Amino acid sequence: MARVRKTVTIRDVAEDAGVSLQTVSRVVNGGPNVRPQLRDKVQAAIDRLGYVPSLAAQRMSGSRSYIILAINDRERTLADWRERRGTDWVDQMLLGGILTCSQHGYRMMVELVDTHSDHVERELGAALSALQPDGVILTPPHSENRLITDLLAERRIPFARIGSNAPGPGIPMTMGDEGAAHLATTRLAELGHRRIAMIAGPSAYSLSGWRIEGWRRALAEAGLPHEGLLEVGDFGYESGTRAARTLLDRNPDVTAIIASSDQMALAALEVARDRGLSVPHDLSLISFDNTPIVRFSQPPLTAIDQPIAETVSRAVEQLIARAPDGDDDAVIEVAAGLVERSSTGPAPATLSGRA
Amino acid sequence: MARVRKTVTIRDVAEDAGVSLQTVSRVVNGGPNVRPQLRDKVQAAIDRLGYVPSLAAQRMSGSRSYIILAINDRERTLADWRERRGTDWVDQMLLGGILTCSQHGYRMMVELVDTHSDHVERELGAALSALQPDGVILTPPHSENRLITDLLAERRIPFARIGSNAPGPGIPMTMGDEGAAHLATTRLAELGHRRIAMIAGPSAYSLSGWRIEGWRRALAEAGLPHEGLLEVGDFGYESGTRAARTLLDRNPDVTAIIASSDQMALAALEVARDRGLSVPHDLSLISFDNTPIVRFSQPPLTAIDQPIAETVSRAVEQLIARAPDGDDDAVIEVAAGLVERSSTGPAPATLSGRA
DNA sequence: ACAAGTCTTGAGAACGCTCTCAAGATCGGT
DNA sequence: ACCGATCTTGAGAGCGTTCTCAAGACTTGT
Repeated sequence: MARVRKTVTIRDVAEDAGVSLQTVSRVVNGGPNVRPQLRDKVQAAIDRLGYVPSLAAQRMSGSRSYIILAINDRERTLADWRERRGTDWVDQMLLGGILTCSQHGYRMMVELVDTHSDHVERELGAALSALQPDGVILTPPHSENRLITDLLAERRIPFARIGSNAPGPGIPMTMGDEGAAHLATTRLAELGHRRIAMIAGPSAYSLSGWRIEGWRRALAEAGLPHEGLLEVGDFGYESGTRAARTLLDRNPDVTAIIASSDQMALAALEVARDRGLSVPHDLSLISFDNTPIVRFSQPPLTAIDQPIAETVSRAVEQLIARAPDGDDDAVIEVAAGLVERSSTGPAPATLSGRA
Repeated sequence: MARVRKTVTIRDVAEDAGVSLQTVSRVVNGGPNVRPQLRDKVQAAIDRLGYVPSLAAQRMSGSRSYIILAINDRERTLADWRERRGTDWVDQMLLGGILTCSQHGYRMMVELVDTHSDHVERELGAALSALQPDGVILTPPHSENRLITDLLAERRIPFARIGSNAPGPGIPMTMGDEGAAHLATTRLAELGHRRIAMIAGPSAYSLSGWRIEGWRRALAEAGLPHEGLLEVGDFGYESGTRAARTLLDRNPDVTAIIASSDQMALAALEVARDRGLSVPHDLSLISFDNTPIVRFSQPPLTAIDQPIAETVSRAVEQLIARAPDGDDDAVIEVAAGLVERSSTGPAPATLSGRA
């Protein structure tokens, strides 16, 4: 079974099967109106020769590029890499993206783009021109960057905005941040906690706002206060340390904290340990993200599992199905789940008198 | 600054600058023999119009595809994803790959391929035909899969074999596994440990063998025995648990273990905890990989840091520079480092009498 | 100032595919 | 059986780039 050196083209197949190029093309692309008998004959030739259409040529001839481009924040991704924090977003995006793309004969590419830079347009524009992707997936904080969404809309490239439900062009896809925060808060309230604090993410990420909203709503429903129980971090470990300290300094009666990232939650865990607070005996902790690191801490953390892979997968499907000018109305939501581990427990009885 | 709807082509630039297509092409590709004055004029037109050459068209016209394909093991990657273990390989590959590729105007794509499947050739062949990459990066265990390396060699596609120094086609690149294991073992010997065990990886990965060799060499140099101190796992947590138990059951005098993955090391940590052994007081632990999870365990693990990103980066550079029939002789090695945390310490004094 | 080079520029084909359009084959209704 | 409609197939152009090759402009040495 010697293999050809030269690439097998559609022409070789046509010749082998004794039909025209066009017919082969129809068979390859599952086009209509080909007699079954002929279709089989052509398919046999394709299999025999091991023909696979060239992506570049397909793109050239004005059809699709079969490429979905995923845009991630360069600054954050690089920082995560540099400090060997692990990039759960990229990881999960790839999981959902690659698998779903390959099911449809598409490919996924990852591009790092600076949101804050003033040449976003040039940078992203160059990538779009070079790749001419059939769809683009925007991750936070790009999802609500007007410069980016406008550029994409103008070029008529279908795109999904992950972690955004704001109006505007593109398909908005949320991961139920409001609901997830509500879920976590309610769970803590059920466990008897009365003073439930939150360490939120930066306001540049609109998901930060929703998480705060979900937390407040749950507190209100349980008749609990939220005043003074909110601190803001930047998702990083150090900011988590600062926020946890401030929170516990100001509110010694806090018995539960929800942190908007795993890193910040682990930082809070460390702060608690320093102060002789036992988790979950004295303090319950819930984090957002559920990256691999929270499974091996002492204790392992209860966490909100963000369905990134599932969301990206849905996004890919939407993009592949959608015509450039499809209706971009419906917000698509994939709900997050709560993974209970050992960092949550009943509110300490001793504190009920203290509070 | 209204943007064109239609794609800017080389023709538009040529027209704008009043030159031929060929001249624009030369300017874009930094070709020789263009008068500086003309070059500037064309460049100005390119900037003004925001022209970026289409990857697809470039590929079509017989030049390079500007794509480097990274091949990862599907089975392992999917398992890591499914169990939310984090895929450090993919992560680090992307770090080194994307950055270095973009510096040279290239793109990186990740493809998952089953090593064990009998249709590897068809699967990989299809990807190669569709993408026509300028280079391929093979990660373990593909790096030494004859089916794959032969296919690549036959198609004359330059490729790098990461984690392999076996002879054969392709550029072999090792991450100094022998040296790293030697380093870790020697360090433990210096700390006074006399019974240093190893939990190795599966033999399908040739790096497993080198690590064992490095460990044996260091032991021999220190005049220490290795008999009965070797267990084999599959890199996963459960296999680590089994291996650690067997090891400690058979050799109660073992005071140090080197595990060939972070997961297996964390499993050993758990086994030690179950048996009332304090780490590092009673047992020292060193793991391979240094993924993010080992920083938050109790105690954080001392680990060998595998320079995956750096290695892939070097590989990309080699591939871009190399002609299809370059000399594939020299093995390129990027040395690993030891990151000391709190899972290693002096050998317990009490045991010196016991051993 | 002239021949023999070297530089600079352009014209046209080629890459592999899909699109549009037209021609021939087949079908259904009367 | 006949006519119009529908199916099936093929021919040829075009996508945006780079390649090859040739022509013109400029050097240089004598």
